[in-house]
Amino acid sequence: MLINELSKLTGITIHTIRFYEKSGLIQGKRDSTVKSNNYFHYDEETVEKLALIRDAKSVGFTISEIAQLIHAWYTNEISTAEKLAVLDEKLISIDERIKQLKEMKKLIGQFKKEVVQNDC
Amino acid sequence: MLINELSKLTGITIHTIRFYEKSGLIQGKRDSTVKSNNYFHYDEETVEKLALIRDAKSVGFTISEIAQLIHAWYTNEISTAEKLAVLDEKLISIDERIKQLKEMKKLIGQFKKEVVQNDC
DNA sequence: TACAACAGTAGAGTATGGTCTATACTTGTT
DNA sequence: AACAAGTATAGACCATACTCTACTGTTGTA
Repeated sequence: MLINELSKLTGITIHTIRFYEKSGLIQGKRDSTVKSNNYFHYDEETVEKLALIRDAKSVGFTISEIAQLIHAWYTNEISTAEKLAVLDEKLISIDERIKQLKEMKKLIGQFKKEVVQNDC
Repeated sequence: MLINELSKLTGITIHTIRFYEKSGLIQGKRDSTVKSNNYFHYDEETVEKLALIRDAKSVGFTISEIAQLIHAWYTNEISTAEKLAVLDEKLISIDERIKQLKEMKKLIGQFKKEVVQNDC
């Protein structure tokens, strides 16, 4: 599919898709049999990657962290052990974030109590 | 205390403290009895606020969200009901983030399985 | 009194993650 | 053929959150 279809399918704007392509998160393929244009073609894997990018962004991963994740998932340039190391690292950082969020919840809960008490 | 001491106590650079001051997160007080300078003086409450800022930033809150939180906590300009509304809103967004992080954990767990299977 | 260390303000510069504009070429429909 | 719609590239622009520089004035110690 071309970029317009990819954009409509994922809800991510063409501009942002191109930005992700420049950042190395996704790669369209050019059809070498077509000489009249140099349009990029995208496959289902790219759709998956964009979904992953959205999810990972929503939990606070940076573009370069997401690049690592995609690299660990979709390429065969690194060994299984290295892939697992990257994934485990991300799992640890997620647990850390969850821990911090729970602490923040506790803190805000205390604020709430104080606010109510000061009102009496 | 002056800004240098505040910086050393909190580990936040003087530049960043001034940035937070400009952003309205903290406010030093000027000593009107001193005419020769216009140095800002900071109290323990500011130390607390900076700790809150660091915690809130680490869980992904933006400066303006943190400003809301501080406003809800330290001022008497808004009613108790309004304060509680702000705090509850933050609690909801924290729960949402925890949920997304847990989904991300599940996803990465699946990746790990796939990586191991493809290795066999 | 000299002078280093510290305070303030204004504004420039940086990194991240987009978002948009200009320009030019290609494709598809009438 | 005309022309709207789609595509590519380069680069400008924006918001957020700092980070640093330049410059000026104050304080404290030798």
